[in-house]
Amino acid sequence: MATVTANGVQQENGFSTTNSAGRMNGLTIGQNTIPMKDHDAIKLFIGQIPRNLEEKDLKPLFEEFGKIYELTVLKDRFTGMHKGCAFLTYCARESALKAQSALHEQKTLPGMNRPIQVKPADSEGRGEDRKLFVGMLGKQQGEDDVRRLFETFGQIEECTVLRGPDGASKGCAFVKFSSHAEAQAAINTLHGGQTMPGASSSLVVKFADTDKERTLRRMHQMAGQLGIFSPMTIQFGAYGAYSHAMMQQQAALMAATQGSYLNPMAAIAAAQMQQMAAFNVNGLVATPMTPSSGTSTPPGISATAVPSIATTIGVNGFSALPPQSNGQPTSEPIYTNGIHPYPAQSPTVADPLQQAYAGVQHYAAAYPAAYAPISQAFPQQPTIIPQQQREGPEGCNLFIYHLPQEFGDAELMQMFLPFGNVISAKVFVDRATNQSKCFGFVSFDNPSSAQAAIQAMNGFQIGMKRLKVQLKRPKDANRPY
DNA sequence: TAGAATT
Repeated sequence: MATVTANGVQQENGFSTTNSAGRMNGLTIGQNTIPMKDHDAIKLFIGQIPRNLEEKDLKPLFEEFGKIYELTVLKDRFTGMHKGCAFLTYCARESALKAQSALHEQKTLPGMNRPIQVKPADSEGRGEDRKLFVGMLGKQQGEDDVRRLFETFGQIEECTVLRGPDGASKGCAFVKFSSHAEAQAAINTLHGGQTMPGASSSLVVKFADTDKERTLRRMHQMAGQLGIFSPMTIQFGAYGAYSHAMMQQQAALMAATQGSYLNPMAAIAAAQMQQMAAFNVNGLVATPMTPSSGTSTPPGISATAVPSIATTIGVNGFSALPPQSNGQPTSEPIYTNGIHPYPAQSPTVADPLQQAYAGVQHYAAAYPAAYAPISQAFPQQPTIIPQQQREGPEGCNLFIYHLPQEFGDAELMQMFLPFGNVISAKVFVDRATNQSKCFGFVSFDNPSSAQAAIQAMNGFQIGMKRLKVQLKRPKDANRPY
């Protein structure tokens, strides 16, 4: 990808430079100087940036330490929302080192309650194989105490005690050593050893979660908060990219819907549904999935289509997202990496989206009470009129068993819509009691939709039950003659 | 007992 650099010149990959500290960093062609960076330049991660500061606002702060090669504020790929952090590459390696020592944890930007972070980006160095999670600390133990405990094992690069909003310790910390061996040595000696005053069991010292584990942990947390047992976890666990995006959006959505709900859980739930609904209307989710859909290219979210998330009424009746303050693509070409806030959706992410959508739709449909909108901003879904059961062609008709008791035709229909054109969805009802028999039939207009639905939904857990989704037996299947 | 964020 081309990079828009400090002078706004499109620079294709392939330039080489022999720059070293002390030389002018730039390739001069006529009047233009194309910024060049040292071959050993360091990409810095900048954290704790107020969300109202854009590249142009941050530039002066960092320019003090040298010529900037590239500065990119991180934005949410779906909403364009400022993530509160950035990547910064100086032309000269030396500038990065200077900026790091002058700024890292040294000052706090307006509105933030933690100091700015300036350190090499994850992509620059080794992974997290030298970072420890320390649990079962005493609530009175601060960073200094933790440092003292660990300093004999090596050089500590970072030590942070986790605290709640009130500043009280959460009884755990992260300790980063300069090497994996040092971290391992600390584990060997300290884990399971002493029990800290006030702690319920002995000290826990282990390697911090990997990104994957962290995502999973967050999923579990979120699921717990929503009172969901496993559907979200199962569906989203494998799709970190999407779940991550969704969680990031929660904060914004919560803010956007502030005051509209009697309880925050409903707000989160409805916000998620809105996201899902929005994706649906943009044609992403309704794309028929085939067993090979992982490599197919569904209609992407285009740069122009996605902002309509903010203004489109969901097809399933959920109202539009409130307008977002920074929901528009940046028009600032300088000091960005040229990545549009709404990049075309890649096929690798689109497929998870489809499945994730199914999960949330499904869950929300299964537990309408939990997702019932409270404010007028989120009107009830329109009632789908019960329909006659219709058979699709052979291979297009599914038998679904272990449906939640409260599932009706409409919910069944909604659950399977993401996989294609549902021509019929019927839950069987006991005539005497008018209660669902917890099974039903769904028919698509083509077999690949049916297969996709089986693949995604068979075994899907709701509460204590797992859905059984299989092709409906042909009428004469168990008649030998 | 899992951060505030990592293209």
